[in-house]
Amino acid sequence: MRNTSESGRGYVSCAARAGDFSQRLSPEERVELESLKTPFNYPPGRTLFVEQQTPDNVLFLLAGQVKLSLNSSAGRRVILGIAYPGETLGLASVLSATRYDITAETASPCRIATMASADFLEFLKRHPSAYVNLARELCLERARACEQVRRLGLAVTASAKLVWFLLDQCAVTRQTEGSTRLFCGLTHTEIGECIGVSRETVTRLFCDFKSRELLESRGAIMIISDRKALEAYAGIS
Amino acid sequence: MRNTSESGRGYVSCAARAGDFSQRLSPEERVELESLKTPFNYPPGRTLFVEQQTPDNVLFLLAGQVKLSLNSSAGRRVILGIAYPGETLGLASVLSATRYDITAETASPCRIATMASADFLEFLKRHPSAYVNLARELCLERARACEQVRRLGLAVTASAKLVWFLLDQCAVTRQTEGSTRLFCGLTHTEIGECIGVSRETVTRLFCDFKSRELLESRGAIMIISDRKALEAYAGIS
DNA sequence: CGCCTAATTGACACCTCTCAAGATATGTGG
DNA sequence: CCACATATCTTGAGAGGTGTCAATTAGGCG
Repeated sequence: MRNTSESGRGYVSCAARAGDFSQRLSPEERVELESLKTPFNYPPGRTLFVEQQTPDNVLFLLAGQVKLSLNSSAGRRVILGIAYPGETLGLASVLSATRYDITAETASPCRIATMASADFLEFLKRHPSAYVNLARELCLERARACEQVRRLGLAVTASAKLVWFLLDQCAVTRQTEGSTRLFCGLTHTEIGECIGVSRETVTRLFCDFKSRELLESRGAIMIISDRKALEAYAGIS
Repeated sequence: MRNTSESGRGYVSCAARAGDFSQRLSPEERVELESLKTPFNYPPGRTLFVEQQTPDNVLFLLAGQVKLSLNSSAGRRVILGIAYPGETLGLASVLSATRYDITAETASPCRIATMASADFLEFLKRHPSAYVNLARELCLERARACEQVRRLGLAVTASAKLVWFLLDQCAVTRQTEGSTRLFCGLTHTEIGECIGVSRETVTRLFCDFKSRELLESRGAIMIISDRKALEAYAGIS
């Protein structure tokens, strides 16, 4: 029932999660774009930027995964999603010249290229063809936020939220004929923050699913033998 | 603590909620853009498009207000927000050639101009300067979704969500020195759908706020005499 | 081996939903 | 002006889900 990735690529395709910003650029433009970038390596758990901070750079995620989250001053947190290689971080804030409205933190060892906001905007002005990539990235950010609203707002119970989350993860990883296997490198705490539920509830639900043989887990790898059954149990139609 | 509109306009400003798509276009381009539009009038409560539908047109909201929502097949609904004149509806879906991931419905008598997706994309290709407007609209859509995630995910209790919602509404309407007055044309049902809470809970909270003299209401007009007190009562720091 | 983080499990309180009934508005037609 | 219909708001009672607190276990790493 939810919005799934379309097979037909459009003018600006959001389907490619790992969209490179240098797509559809001429070789000369790519060289120029690269010359403005400065690559860095980051360890896991490194904060790249936080909410309310003024954006100075555009970040290009070359390798690794970045956790995108919203934080309240009360210490509560919601994970918006995970950014993958090819994505651009903080684009919307740089573009609209507003402060960051999200927090970004490396979830694994990352390689990230930074580009000064001014340089980026200048490049954009000189090469409007890059706007296509920009629009794609913005569409991706928008879709991610919408999807999160869906998870948080449309799912009634905690089990529905968790199942929804797991099935979304399936889309990222691969699935075979009979059973679906997915890799989830997040802790229960992080999963809880993804779906707006406490850590303990996540644990309880996983145990519940396992005891009902709806889910198997071997470390970070989970196997869903019967998606339909899992959906039905969570009350997702 | 939350992201507020910045005073300094950026390259692509999201601050102007009523951003017209013909901004920064040459007079000739505006004429061409207008020639592709067909304006219509709609009564309140009219569905413009629904999730999973394939987008054929870009919609320009000229007058009135449009309710943007996410719906589950179980009948549950979350209101993402309200679109105001100047906004473009369904832009991201047209651009990425994916099905609509939201539902749009007129909340008041509306005047809306439609433009065939193909015409829009063609115009965009011929006039890349329009991409600036496009990026602004996408930023707005993204920010709206993020804000909703914040409301649904970061606010713990129902009262926090409601107060948060009310204070957001204040940003849209005006506020005087001492007391804040806001106009809310939504029913309790709709407010509940905005913040992910049942209709009855909204009623109860309003009664509670009134009895504690944190809120006054005269029909659709509400007056908040002491914002700080209201925030404190809801547990927002 | 000891430390630390993460996961597990239980008990209990409480918030919110659901269901149900009634009150209050607003609009329509006679 | 009244009777009626519809929509919205109000209020109560009960049940269930989930958060919080707390104690215990498991697993990773120096």
